[in-house]
Amino acid sequence: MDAFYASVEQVAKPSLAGKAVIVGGIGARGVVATASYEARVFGVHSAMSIGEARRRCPNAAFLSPRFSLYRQVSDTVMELLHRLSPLVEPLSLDEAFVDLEAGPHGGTLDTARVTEIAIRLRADIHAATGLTCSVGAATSKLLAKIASEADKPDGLCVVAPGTERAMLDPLPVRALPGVGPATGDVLRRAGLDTVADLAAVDESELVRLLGQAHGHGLHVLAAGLDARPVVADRDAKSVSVEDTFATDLVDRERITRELDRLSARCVERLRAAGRSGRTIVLKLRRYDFSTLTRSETLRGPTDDPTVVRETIRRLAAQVDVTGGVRLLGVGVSGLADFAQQDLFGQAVEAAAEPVEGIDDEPDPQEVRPDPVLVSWSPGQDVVHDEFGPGWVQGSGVGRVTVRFEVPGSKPGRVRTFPIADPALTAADPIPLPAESAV
DNA sequence: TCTGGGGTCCTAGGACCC
DNA sequence: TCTGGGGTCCTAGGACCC
Repeated sequence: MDAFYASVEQVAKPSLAGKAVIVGGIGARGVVATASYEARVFGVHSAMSIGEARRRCPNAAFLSPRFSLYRQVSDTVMELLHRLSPLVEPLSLDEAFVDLEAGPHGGTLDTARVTEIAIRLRADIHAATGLTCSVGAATSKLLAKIASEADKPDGLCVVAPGTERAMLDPLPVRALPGVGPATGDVLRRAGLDTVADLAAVDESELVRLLGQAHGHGLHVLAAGLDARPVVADRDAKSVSVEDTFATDLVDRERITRELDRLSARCVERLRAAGRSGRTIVLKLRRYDFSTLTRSETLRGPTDDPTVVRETIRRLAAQVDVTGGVRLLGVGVSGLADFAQQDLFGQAVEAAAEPVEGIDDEPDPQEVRPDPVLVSWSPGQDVVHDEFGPGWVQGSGVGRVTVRFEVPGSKPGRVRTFPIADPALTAADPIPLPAESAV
């Protein structure tokens, strides 16, 4: 999907169509998750700090992400992909591989047929969501992925069999998945700039530069020999949650309290997935951005909130937090299916049971992390008793500004209210309008 | 207004076992 | 009494991806 989060917001909020939209963490330490193409013109891109994005594009709409809505839209798109093949491998909410050979069009695929299928798919996705996407089709995952990026946004690129080398050769090494900043530097220093350069060098040379696995993997990819299968329904191998705090935490008690909350959230997610895990991981980032993890592997898998919380407390007691802590995280890995560990009946019961320590949290005001002390976040859905549904455009100095529009409506009007106006309440996202039944 | 959050995979050293 | 050769598991860190 093209600029997925930002594009969803543009469709959901009619006044933002064609405008610069930046979705990300709107706190002191936020970064850009997605910038619309209108904002990218100003040099705004993913992972940039929100402060820098504001300097570059001050007139953009800055919005907090609404993941529940993105998940809904993602489900709609993935459902359309499943009509093409049972073998769909999602990489994230907005990207997936589809093995067309395994689907109903399997036996009949030539370049023309694949092009037709891709055109239909793009039209169906647009009709169902109002969004554009970029499709790449080829004889391997590597080439399909590269093709999907070749023509962005709103692109379609089908790599005819036999033309793979011509497509790959001129690309910079950084275009290959798995070649990031560090690997890119190593290769550049070795005089290897393009995929053709990589393909021309001995495998032993790449292994010497990058280690066994990476060296071998890149040698194979650069040669265009990618036989990796599309794998559907991969089980998650870990579950984790983390928070970056608006200001560094210095107080041990506060750190413990936040870790208790994170432990409870992590277990909640673990249980919702019907899983349990053996290894409990504490993550901590200090004031100077140095990051460490401490882990402990239990005798058997657990999804017990008390066990996770006490393990995390034990691990935290061993680390020096002098100078302050900007991020805390809690993770569980070494996952097992809960049902394999316990009787089926117990698993069902446990999944339905609310996680201990959530319901009886004291004073919700007090346990909130400071990033959300603002009661209204930009982009948030609200309903006003008199003016109906809308979204928060901004809030500050005791006031909140709301634009009253919904998906499919005309661009709406703006009104400002006192921040605690009782007529104004938070609401759930309204689904995107489907143009027609698909 | 320096640097999010959720993941995956790999490496390397030490413990431990046969 | 001067030192094997596997193998697996655990821990910590780092690169990378979206």
